[in-house]
Amino acid sequence: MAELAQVIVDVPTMQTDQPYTYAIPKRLESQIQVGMRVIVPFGRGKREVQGFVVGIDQPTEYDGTLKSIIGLMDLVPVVNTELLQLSRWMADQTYAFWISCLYTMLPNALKAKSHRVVRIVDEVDEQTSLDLFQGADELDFERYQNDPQIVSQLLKLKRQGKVSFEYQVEDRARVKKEIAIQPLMSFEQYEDERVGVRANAHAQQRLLSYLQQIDGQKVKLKQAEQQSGLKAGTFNVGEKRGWLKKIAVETYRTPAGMIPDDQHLDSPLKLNPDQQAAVAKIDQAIDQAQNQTFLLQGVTGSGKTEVYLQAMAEALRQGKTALMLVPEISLTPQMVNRVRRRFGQRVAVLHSSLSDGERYDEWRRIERGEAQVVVGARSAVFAPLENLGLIIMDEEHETSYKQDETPRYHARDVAAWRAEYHHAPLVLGSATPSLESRARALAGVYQLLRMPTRVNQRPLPPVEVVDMRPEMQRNGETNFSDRLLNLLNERMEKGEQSILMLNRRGFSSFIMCRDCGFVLKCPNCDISLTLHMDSRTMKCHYCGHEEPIPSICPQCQGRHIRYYGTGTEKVAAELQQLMPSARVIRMDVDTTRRKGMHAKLLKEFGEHQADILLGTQMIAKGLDFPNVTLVGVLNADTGLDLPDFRASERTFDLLSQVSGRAGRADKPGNVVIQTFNPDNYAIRYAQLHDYEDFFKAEMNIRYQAGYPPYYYTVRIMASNEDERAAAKAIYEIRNQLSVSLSKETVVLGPTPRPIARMKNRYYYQIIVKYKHDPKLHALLKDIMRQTQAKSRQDTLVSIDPEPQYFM
DNA sequence: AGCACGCCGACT
DNA sequence: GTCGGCGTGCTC
Repeated sequence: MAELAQVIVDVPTMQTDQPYTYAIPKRLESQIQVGMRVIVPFGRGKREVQGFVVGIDQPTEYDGTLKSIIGLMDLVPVVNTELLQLSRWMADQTYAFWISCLYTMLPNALKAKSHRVVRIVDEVDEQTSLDLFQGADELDFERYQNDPQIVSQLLKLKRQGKVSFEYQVEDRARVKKEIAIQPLMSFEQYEDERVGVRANAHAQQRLLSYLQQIDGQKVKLKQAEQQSGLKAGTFNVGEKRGWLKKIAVETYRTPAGMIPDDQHLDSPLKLNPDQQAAVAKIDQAIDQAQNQTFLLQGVTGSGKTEVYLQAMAEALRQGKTALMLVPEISLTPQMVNRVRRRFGQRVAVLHSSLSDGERYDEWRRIERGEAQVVVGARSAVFAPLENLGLIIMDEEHETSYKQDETPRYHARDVAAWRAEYHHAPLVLGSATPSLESRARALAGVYQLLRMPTRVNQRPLPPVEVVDMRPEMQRNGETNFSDRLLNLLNERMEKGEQSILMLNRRGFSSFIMCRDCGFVLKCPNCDISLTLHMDSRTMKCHYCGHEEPIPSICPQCQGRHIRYYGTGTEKVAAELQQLMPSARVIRMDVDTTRRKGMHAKLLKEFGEHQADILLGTQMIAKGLDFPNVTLVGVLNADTGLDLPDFRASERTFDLLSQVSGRAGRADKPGNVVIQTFNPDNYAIRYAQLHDYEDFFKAEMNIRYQAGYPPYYYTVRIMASNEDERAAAKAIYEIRNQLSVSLSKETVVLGPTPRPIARMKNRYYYQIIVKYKHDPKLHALLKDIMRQTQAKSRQDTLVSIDPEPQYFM
């Protein structure tokens, strides 16, 4: 019988990041299972914490006295074998604590909320009793913990042994209950009951009929009222007469959005030959349970979603489940409803906008096997689906798949891990794949599936690149070229709509000459310098190079060198001035902060309540408005010159995505890209819709400079309120690295981060580039362990494998 | 994280 | 002399 349990406790520190062994009390012996949450005593005081059982009766080295598990939080494990293994792997890969990984995989509702309660255990004098405890014998410590006076008083009482601090771990996972009716009699008994009811008591007669009809099944009260057309009062009478009883049943908080019933589902669309070929390949892998990764490279409008849907249908036909990941930004009602209309009740959706309760309910539906299709953003990759037959990752190049706080996992890697575990295919879909993925396809690691034509046979819209330098000289400071204005007015007259995108990436962090488009670059790194207002210098944070801010353009000697960046508000004002009659909807983080605003604004635009949709990147992806025939990018440059080796890739991707937004339906479209760098290759290739040549050019640059996919990268960061302490810590780490790394490995830095001080902490970083360095992983884990010991001295160290941004 | 232990300054 | 400050180490 089970006697010992290995538990990971909810204390996220390096020193406690290991299983602790507890005795299993007799009463829990038969219930306890690996993957359950438990409450355990931890530490010298009366502290109680939540933990996860990660093993039972495993041998331990520990030979001290064991404490006992206090109680179980779950009746069934919340983490199955697969996810438990996954969490361990993830902790190892991302240098995060095991406990943090476990929690990221689960809905927030399963996080424990611990309460500290102060209880009187001995007589205290009346004064204190009244002042502090208001006559009660316990108080909630949490309420007073910010009041140092009260805290010190309580501490004093504690030393005197008059009060004790106790813990209560509280489960936040609340199951929503609803009232249902339960018939208590048989058909015949109800028939007999009719005798005792007056003939003109129509409602009661009808209730009897209804009870007979539902044939002993319990029905939610609300539903019963609806179906029978009877009032709540009638059911109360029925309860009194002993015909039925009211019971509480578990229910789900149904998230907003209609779920079609299974009779009214969409049928699959007819596929073109490219789609057919793709579906056939994926289906085959599903059927044969092959862990093959496909890269589905299809231009915008080539019908990738339909391929996903039909492949998922195949997984379901095989009795398996399917997981579809999309970036948060394209998890729109349009998209969600399309999946719901295909698979109906079998779909669970995991948004970030769900409340904790809603999310928990969707999670439970998946966990219980009631949903076999899951659609969701990054964290949905942990959906507790069993028997996975297929994983899809749409827009696989999106950087939002990488979590930028600990655990810094990339959903693509997690998806790959799970696909391997389940012997299932993984489909990575994109119009503009990440270089990493495309390179793997080239190497044959991934199987490439191409869909080069659009479903509606329309060619991609013509893209005009407008050079803003002469525009500025002609019209002064403006965000609108003459060409773009003309086209905007033309659409207005025709009653067609336009989308304008303002690229806000890297707002104001670099400077550019407005006469010639020159951007100051680092002489050593071929990456643009970042403006540091605090030191009034231009810095390269790859190599640390530093120089003064120029006032005259080094290239054309012009004097119009300035910070670059504009806000949507300013642009909207200018637009209103230039086109007074245009109705403009502005969409950015400010106007969409409130819940539901995002959808509301898009709906308004879809209903043609506005002529122009002006927004930031958030409007670039996944939207499909048939009446939009003009797309304008106001400033394609921003972002291009960020001190980031992925800057070109992102710009190319953004411009390609935006270009796909115009003229999707029966009307041809136009795309206008305004730029100060009309000759830049990312802009050029985006204009030509030429991914292949962009890929070649970019790969060449990455090869020359030694960046991914030719090298792997890790970023190590140290921060401290004291700048010198942060610098000292990072130099120590650098020294440690340089001793034992392989010769091919390159260490960049240490340098201060471009934003050297954030929240009053100074940040320093190192970038390690390597191809193959067997010792690195262990070394980094070691660094984590050592630096964590120093965290008392306020130096925080973080390690980010394959960072998406170097900023 | 949070708690106990333990070693130093300023109070009854 | 002790009360109480926070630096250190440990938690099955």
